[in-house]
Amino acid sequence: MKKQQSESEYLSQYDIGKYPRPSVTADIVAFVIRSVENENYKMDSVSKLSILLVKRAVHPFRDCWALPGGFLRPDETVENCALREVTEEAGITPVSLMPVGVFSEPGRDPRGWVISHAFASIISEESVRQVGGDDASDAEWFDIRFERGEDGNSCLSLEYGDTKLRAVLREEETHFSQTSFRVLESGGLAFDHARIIATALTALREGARNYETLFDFLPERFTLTELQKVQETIMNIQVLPANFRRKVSDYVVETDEYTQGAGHRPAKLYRRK
Amino acid sequence: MKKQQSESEYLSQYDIGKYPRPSVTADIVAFVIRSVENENYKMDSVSKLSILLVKRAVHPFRDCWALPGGFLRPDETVENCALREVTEEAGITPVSLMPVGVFSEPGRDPRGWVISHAFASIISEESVRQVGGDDASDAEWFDIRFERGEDGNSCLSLEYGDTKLRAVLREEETHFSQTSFRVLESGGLAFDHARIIATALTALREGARNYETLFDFLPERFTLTELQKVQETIMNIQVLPANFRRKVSDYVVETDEYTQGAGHRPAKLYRRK
DNA sequence: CAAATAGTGTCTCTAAGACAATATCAC
DNA sequence: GTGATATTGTCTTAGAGACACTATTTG
Repeated sequence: MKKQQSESEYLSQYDIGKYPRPSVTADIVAFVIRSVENENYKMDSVSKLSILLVKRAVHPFRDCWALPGGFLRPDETVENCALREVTEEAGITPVSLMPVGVFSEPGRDPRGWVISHAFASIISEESVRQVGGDDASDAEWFDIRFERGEDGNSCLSLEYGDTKLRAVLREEETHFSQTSFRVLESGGLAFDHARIIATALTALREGARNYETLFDFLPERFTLTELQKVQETIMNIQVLPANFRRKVSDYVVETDEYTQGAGHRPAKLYRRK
Repeated sequence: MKKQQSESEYLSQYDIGKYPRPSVTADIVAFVIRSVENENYKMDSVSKLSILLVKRAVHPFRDCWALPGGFLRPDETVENCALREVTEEAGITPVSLMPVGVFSEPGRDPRGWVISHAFASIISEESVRQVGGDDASDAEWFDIRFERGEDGNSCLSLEYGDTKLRAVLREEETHFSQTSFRVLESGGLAFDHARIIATALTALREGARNYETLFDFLPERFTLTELQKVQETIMNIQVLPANFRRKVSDYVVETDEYTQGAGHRPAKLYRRK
């Protein structure tokens, strides 16, 4: 009869390499809302939702655009890995991450067995402005649009200057209201990143309904109209200011500061509750 | 100057092993609702929420109870791996899986670098009954309770016969209404499985609010009272039947069948819409 | 004052919660 | 009939959406 091993004996002989292991990555969909200045000094600016994409310099998918991301290291969590990667690529450390999903389909990466952990991060416009022109990098902010077409497919449009990417996806209902997408045309995006972006934007929109994903787009103090415009930009809807103010009042605290010099009545500044 | 490689050349020389790789597992919190028969033939039975735990036969955490799970294989997704493992352990293939989270803290597994993908699965009582006494296995269904105490900590109680496990956790708020828990006492549960169970139950309860996670506990045809009792059991609340029926009516379709021989008025059977 | 945004008041309609009342079976 | 659950109706209240109206700034 075999002698019983102690735990330390067992662990010292344990070979964790006896099972095959995948490479593990974290990929980040970093969102920002940028305002486009208006010609009329009185009128408010228009806002656009953008995400960060990186042009791949190496195979596979060389010269395609991809999400920032990288391989997990042994001393970090997947969340830490995502933060590290977005800091390296964008020069900005986001305050928070939202898990989007795990993408582990065999064959999703031509290099081999790679499973990706996708996160959405929200970055305020002011922090992007501070970093400004990191021209050495080939990371760029793409305006993003995502709409369901009349044929039941959804179209994901990404635009930066003259570069236009256009992916087509099919929404597939899964259990538990997790919306999942299948890529029909990836439109110049690397790997399954069109699918990841669509999933991340869906999660962002879901979180915008209850105001959760709005505040990180703005500085600490903001006006209610700014907050409303964030929600409208993300969800691609219009709401009446009076109703928005009433509903959001539970989530904000007013300060005693006001905006200045806007050409119209000053607005009270609020903080998140 | 170095010659440009073609993609196939690049991939053939690519060594995916140059970065360290973790072991990857899927762990499953399999929920079932079991009814305890009543002495009075007229009165409805009481229901209890249970999860499947496996007694570990090997180090580490030998003789502790753990979630069913296992290592990811190269030809499957993490969802497939979870389905395969729960089928092996419980003899039941659940109809659906709900992603709960990724647990990748360094040091969470004494054997080495292991990151776990946790899923919740919902199993109907009838399919458990069909499998019945798989006595050879050391997998058992534990009644589960999870309540916030007066000191702000939450107590997770698991009970099977005379075996009682009792873990204490602290709820830590994170961004985006993702509730996260820290384990204060793991109460005989292996690894960080107390944390995973608490997270899974929180997700199950959240899904029970909008009826998403209710139907899989029941057979295809069910009464509205049965459905109501599922919600009450999961969320640990009481609701008025009239209001429950009104709200849930959007999610169900009535059939032309009725219950029989219950000692009181028969109930119409419904299907999920 | 004109233009533009900031902010308030209120009307209507819907949905949720509470609760009363009726229906129907097995015994 | 009795005891249990099934099912319907309605009262009240809270909240969402629509919209009219007032307030305040810069040029």
